[in-house]
Amino acid sequence: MWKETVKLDTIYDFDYTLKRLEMDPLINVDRDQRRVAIPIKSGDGERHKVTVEAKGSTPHPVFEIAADSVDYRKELLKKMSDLFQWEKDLTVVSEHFIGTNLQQLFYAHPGTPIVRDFDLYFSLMKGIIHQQLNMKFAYTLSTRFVEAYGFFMDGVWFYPEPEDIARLSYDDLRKMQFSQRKAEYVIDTSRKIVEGEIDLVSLADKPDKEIIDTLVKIRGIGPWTAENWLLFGLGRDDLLPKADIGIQNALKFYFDMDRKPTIPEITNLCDGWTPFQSYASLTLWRSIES
DNA sequence: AACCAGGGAAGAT
DNA sequence: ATCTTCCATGGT
Repeated sequence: MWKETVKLDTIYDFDYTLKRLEMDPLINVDRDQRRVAIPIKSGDGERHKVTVEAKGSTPHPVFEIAADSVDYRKELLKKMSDLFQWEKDLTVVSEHFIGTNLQQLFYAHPGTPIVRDFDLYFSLMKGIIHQQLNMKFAYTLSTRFVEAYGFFMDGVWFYPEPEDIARLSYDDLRKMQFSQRKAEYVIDTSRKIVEGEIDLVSLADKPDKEIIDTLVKIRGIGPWTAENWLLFGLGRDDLLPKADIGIQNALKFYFDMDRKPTIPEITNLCDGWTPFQSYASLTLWRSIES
């Protein structure tokens, strides 16, 4: 068992982060203790549970990270830093939006970080499974999927492996109320990953546009899912999913419109948000969460 | 009971 | 290339 303390130089709203992570019933969050337990695989394939607990007060928390095996200390610390994006300076992000039409939004919700999904495959499957579904039912499906084919260890759920999903029949997923289409998308994409036709790890090094062009060719992955993977899977800074219903509703509310904005209207509204559009997206989503 | 949901494919211009 | 229509399933 080891522990390490990390102190940030940036504002960082960890309590909101916990609230967001808590939306996923499979993530082990304790909001009172201000702690989350993360399932993570090291490079050699070993599974670990890493806990992250906030000690200092928001907006400048101090984190205490802990896990069992000392051998993996350095690797797991780096993974946590990558997932939670502790090296990104959110003060710079907030300052970028001063003078833009989102100034008030960022005043209202400062220090909203990008927190990456814990695993690249998880992130892509979650995107497909959640397409066009309300959040509640989306997480119901995700939960059934993970509880059936994932791995539970020491209080945390590890996401299913693509190899395990590639073996399934469409009916296996239909039984848990996946639509036929969604079952095909999830299983076929997993098979392509297993066969090496898609390599998420090597894709992760490419520029945004190239990744989108590659992913969109896969049946079941459209622009929304590709952008979602860039934002939550890779933690890229400059994504604004204009077709996302949540973004549209948030813009409608924030700009006091009587209807949702069209995509060309959003293109006008987002002038000046680059290179931090992802933070605009996250903060917009956040603004309409209860 | 109709409309919505953190879309996408397939078909029609 | 861009626009419609259909798909599927639960939530409000």
